[in-house]
Amino acid sequence: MLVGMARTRTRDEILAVAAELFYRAGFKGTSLQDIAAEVGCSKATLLYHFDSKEAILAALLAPAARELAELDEQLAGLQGEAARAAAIDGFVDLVLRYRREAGLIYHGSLDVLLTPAFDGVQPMIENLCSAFAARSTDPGEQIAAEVLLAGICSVAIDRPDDVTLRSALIAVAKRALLTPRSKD
Amino acid sequence: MLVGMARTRTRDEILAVAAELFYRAGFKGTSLQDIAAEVGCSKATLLYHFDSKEAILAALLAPAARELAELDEQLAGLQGEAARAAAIDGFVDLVLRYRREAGLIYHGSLDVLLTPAFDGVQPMIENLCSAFAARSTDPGEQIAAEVLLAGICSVAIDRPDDVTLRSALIAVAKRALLTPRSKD
DNA sequence: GTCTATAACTAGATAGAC
DNA sequence: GTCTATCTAGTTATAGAC
Repeated sequence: MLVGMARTRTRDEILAVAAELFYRAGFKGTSLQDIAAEVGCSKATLLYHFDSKEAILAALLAPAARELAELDEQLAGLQGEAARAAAIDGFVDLVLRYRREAGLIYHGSLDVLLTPAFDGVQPMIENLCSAFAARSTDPGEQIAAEVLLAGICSVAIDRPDDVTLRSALIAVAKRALLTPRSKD
Repeated sequence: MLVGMARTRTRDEILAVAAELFYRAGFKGTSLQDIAAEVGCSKATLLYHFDSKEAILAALLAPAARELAELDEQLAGLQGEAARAAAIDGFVDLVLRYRREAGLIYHGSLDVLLTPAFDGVQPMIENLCSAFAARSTDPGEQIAAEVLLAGICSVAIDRPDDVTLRSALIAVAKRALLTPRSKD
């Protein structure tokens, strides 16, 4: 088995190095030479494993995009506060599992969003935003949702402490979004 | 007067176009040719008005950095909740006045932060973060501060509605940060 | 103050040896 | 599967005419 699908260690290391460099310097700000130097191989080797520089980015983002799609599907059936609560928990988990990828989207330049691997990601983010806003059409709610969505993405990186970070992110999101209207 | 300091209209237009393109495509993702084409001049003209591409970025960010420094100084004398409240109001105002510049910092790649115009900006942001956290050393408070700081920057762009946006940003920040402990 | 032309360099990608 | 060498096109920046 695995014939024709064999994952070489080199290929995996290219992806790991590229993830780090794309995050730190941006996609356009990272050259194939930079990646090759860090991996310890030649540019030609990179292009043996991947069709192009963009293909490296696409392969890098694919798993995160796939899981985002799964979350999005789960949220599609939920309404109001149920959608919001599930979105917060699910998104924080997702971002903590794909920190560099999340950073690439929100911290990286917009060119990253134009890559083929990101076809259909923009609408998924909008759906997520809708869930964060508990399906409300109030501008204040929608702006709050965007602030939290972007803020969570930006902060999740360079913070090693997973347990504290996870609960703190969920806490601030719920404080900001779950307004105390239970007394109404 | 103004001899030797005359600001040409061309120079100003270069800055305006560069601000837009650097934000949309990133600093590394924007070439001098892109800027020249949009301005309607040659690359050489750009480099007559500015020493280098980096100098364009530096000139672009200077006013925002100067105002950030002013805000930072005002906050330096404040403690606790007073620092927090002043930081939220001041920062939202600042970001709304310098939308593209704020987007460049938080949405652009990290390389932007290494430009000479940004010497000393990182510590100012940390001070701002400290004020957002009401000088608390609690990790939860600090994480919340970072989330709001980054979220506000990310959201401020592409939203034309200033009045609604301003009050909504301040509202979500206060909801997330000013925890209802006034009853303690 | 703006231009054309070009220098000096780096980018992504290909060819072909091993 | 990895390499060196190379190609083409793009980059920043300079030189010098107007």
